[in-house]
Amino acid sequence: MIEVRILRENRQLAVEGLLKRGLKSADQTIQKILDLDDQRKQLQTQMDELLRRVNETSDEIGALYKQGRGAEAGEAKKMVGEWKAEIAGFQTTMNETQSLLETTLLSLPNIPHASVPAGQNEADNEIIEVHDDYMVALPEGSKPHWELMEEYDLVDLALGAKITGSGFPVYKGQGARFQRALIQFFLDEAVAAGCLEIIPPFVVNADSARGTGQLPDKDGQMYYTERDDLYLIPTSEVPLTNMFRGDILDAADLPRRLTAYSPCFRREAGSYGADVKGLNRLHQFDKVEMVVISLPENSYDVLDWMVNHTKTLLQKLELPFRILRLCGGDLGFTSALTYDFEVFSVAQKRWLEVSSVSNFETYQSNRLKLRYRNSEGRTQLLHTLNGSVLALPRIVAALLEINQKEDRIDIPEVIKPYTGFECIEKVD
RNA sequence: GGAGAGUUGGCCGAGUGGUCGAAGGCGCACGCCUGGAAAGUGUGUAUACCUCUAAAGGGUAUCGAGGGUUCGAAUCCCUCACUCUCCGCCA
Repeated sequence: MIEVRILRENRQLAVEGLLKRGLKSADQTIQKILDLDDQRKQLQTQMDELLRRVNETSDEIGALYKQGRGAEAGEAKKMVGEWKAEIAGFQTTMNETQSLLETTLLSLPNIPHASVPAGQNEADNEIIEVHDDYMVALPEGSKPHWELMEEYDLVDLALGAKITGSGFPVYKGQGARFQRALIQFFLDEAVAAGCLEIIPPFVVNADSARGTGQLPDKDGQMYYTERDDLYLIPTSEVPLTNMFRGDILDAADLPRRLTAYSPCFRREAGSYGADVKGLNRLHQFDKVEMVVISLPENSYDVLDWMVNHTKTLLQKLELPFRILRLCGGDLGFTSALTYDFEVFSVAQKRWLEVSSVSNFETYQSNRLKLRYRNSEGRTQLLHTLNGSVLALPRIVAALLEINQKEDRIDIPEVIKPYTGFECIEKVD
């Protein structure tokens, strides 16, 4: 949720920024928001005045009774009654105005950062770095990861479909161990970089889902347990960021850097065919996430730091990858600036997104009411950032494909201490 | 799942209809005292919104959340959430 203050003070910049998302009606929407906000203020003033009179008169009534002047008190009561009816009217209008204001604000996505290129979709994303040091051309007869998974009995999608449904894989044997090793490696790297490791709840309440912006706009994409009114997390960003909901942090304690592994649950029914084959797209997948709460003035340095961290991970895994700066049209609703990391799937011959690193500026913290006290002693909204470090399935897919040999699949050097085996071999 | 007890400011804790945004204590900040510190002592110490503004000030709301009774609610009533204790169940 954008701060009204920003819209008021930097209206032109906001309109220009939102235009990069292809949002042409932004100026009208902003006008509506400012009008509603003005209306809200006016109502507040009038209502407060009435409430003041009620409070004052109530005190007087008490005093009159003590003095035994019941008749006068009765008169005063009548007046209060009238005011109260008036207040009730104001209250109704106020509530309507407030909720309309909020709905309108929620309909507005975050204002893109100055560096975000205009554009409609992923084709317009800006490729800012390509790391092809580890790019290889696979020999004839090489296989895509879904064939390798089956051949080496690492991941069983059919079995998952039997137990749960499609998109819920079963990892087995060396496949399970490999997955766990990668998770462990990613967590260790994040902790070494200064993050506090967290194991959060994997199910959250509606307040949390709202806090990070999954509600109301991504309602249909989350699994929901009606009986208890809880949501399965689509990413650990949700519980991690909501740890700070409503908090006023001490500037000296910032930045707060957190990391967590969690399974992620997503209902999203995507496209069909090769796009969703194998591990490309799943309803349940594993991810290690990083969340940072930062002072506003430092948040873009933090973003660079996070990008650098992710870059290092991919280099250590010896994968070919590239970094994209998302264009306005592809940018997530709540993000001001997002870098996507894509690894190259050498067998599928296409890029797969494995990480998304974003700065939300105050968009999330405004809804979370996550603040700090500045040097003047005033509370001010903080910036929130998060990024995947990394999402597992596509990393696994890319690693299996690029490291396949005739009779085995090699394990990246840095992962060997975690797997305890040097390569994946066929089991009889 | 059953029974009972609770939820007050950063923390502890008083407060059963008006003078309560809330005693007292702790903590914290600043000052005095001191060569310096401790002790002592004084002052201050919530959040949001509105108004005003150079600053200060003023108003409104908030005592778990929401609703109700009342001229007036931290205090009475209802609903919900959470915490604790005991019992049950369980990894």
